[in-house]
Amino acid sequence: MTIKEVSEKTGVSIDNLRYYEKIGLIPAVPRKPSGIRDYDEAALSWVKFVLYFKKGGMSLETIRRYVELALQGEETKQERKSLLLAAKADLTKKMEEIQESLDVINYKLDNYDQKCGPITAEMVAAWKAGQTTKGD
Amino acid sequence: MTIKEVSEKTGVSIDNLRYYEKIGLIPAVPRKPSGIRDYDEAALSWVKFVLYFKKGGMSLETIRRYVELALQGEETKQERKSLLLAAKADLTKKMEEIQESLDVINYKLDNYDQKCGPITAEMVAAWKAGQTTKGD
DNA sequence: GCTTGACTTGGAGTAAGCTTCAGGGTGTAT
DNA sequence: ATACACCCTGAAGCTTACTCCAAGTCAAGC
Repeated sequence: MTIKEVSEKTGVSIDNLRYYEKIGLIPAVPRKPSGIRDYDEAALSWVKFVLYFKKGGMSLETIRRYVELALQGEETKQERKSLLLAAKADLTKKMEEIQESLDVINYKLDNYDQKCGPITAEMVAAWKAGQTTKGD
Repeated sequence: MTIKEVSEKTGVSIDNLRYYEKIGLIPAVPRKPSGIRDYDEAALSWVKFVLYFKKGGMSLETIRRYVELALQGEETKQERKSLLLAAKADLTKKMEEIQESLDVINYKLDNYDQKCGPITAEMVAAWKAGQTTKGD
């Protein structure tokens, strides 16, 4: 499988696939004798696998570390587990923050539909008062 | 209120508060005649308000645009509304992606607890096969 | 054999979002 | 009045995650 095909299947740009391999985010991809990358199913799986973590907003460095540990085998099991637990806590917190953002957005949208966005109006008024005070 | 107090109340660094003001993420803060920032409640509110959006992962540019529109008053209501709708769609998608990440993490954690992480073992084996193929 | 197009590398460039620094002014306490 | 903590600005520097480029290699068709 060429790098182009993998790019099309995963939605990751060719340059990015090479970049990810270079920084160790995905393990070394098999090559033809000429040096051209020839992805097999395992290499493709790694790309897809990494994308799950990346989409969640995990840093490339954290994913890279996880892949590194996974390649080292069974003795790193414990370390990988605590890495996953940390990532889980991280993502859970992120979910809560996004939910809060959504709550604020929904509240404001409700107000736009019904009245004229009371919070914003208040805040703008208060800010203008502040501005005026500054100008004086 | 000094910038230091606002920094402590919001958890945003002093440098970052100045940076946010500079790029228009928060409206101009009132100043003492000497030029030193003197935050009032409105200015503090803006910081807190912006943080809700930022924590959700909205780009600073989008927030800046929203603040800019809010300061322009009622006639920008419609534009603000569509901006919020876009943001909502964005955050909803992000929630789904994080949930997928969490699902993968939870699945792997279950495996660590019960067996020895079958997916990883398989993937590593497959990768090693690929590596060997490459070496030959 | 030669063209064409996809592949290779290393390295430079870019954008977002900070963070630090130089060089200076402010304000309160002793 | 002098020390000392805090504030100011503009500009440079840093990190992350790409993205692009130059110069060259490889493979398939004519």
